[in-house]
Amino acid sequence: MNFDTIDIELLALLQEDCKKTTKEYALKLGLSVTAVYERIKRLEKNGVIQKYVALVNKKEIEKGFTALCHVKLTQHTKKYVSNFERDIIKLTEISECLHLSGDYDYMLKINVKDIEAYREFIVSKLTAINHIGSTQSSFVIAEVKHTTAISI
Amino acid sequence: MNFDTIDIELLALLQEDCKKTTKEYALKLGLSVTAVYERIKRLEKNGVIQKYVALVNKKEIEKGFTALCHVKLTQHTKKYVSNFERDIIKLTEISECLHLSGDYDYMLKINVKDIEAYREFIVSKLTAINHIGSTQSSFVIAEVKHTTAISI
DNA sequence: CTTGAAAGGAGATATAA
DNA sequence: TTATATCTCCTTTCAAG
Repeated sequence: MNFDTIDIELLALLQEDCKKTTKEYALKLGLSVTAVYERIKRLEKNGVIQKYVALVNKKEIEKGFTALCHVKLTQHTKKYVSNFERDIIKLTEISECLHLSGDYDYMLKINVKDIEAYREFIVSKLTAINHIGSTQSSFVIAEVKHTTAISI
Repeated sequence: MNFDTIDIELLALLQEDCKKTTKEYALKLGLSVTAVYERIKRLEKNGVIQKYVALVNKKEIEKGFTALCHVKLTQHTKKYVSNFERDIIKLTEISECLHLSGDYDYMLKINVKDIEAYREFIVSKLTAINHIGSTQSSFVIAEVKHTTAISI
């Protein structure tokens, strides 16, 4: 799909706040309501906009402690890899699992209440998964920048 | 703020799709429209819900290549740290910058078109920032799991 | 692309139970 | 606390320029 500068501006607005009225977007973009409406529908239809979600403040729901955990597998056969990935997806504490190039196989992002909860997670949930060779954790001291918006 | 099980269900629904009508949430939760409406407003007012955003498909906007980059600073004086963070925030390719415990000072997540664009970013933008001691990049081979929803 | 119109629906508040 | 009613505004579609 091709984007003109208005599409790009519109995507930036929607990534910042998707609950404004079409009228408000139209005003900011200098277009009519209908035009903006059609553009949004087009972006949705083409899969450029995947979904609309509420973002929740982690601290308010007692998930203010974030850790990154690098994981190496013992083997890299297809079976081991897919079993590991299947199990990881089920763990609700994990918001992100990236398969990486380089020294480590996977990087997990884990959201829990505090460091005790993290220890409990590692001991009773993560290391219960088969074929994990080693893990190495880092703790997030500060989120300097964290945005779901991707600028074109 | 305290949550009952309905709040928790509601937050899960809103984190999955925030564009449904209050009526639909009410139906799923077995409550009246007014009750759900009041709960949502309460969650917003208390800062539990931070914002509502559109999530964009990275591949569709030519930002399908994701890299993680560990950064060490040469020094850790307050001035160096805050200058570094100020500069990082300005770079639109960076969607995330975490200050970490452990071997590395920072982890950056970078979204660009492809590996050539990544090289260009590193050479001309990232290393242009002062007081960076070393960087080490890993490339994302697959996003096994990636969710903005945090389950309570 | 724009404007205007029209139907139906949802948001928001007030009121009753 | 819930449910109901009401009014206003928004969404969505259409037609015509």
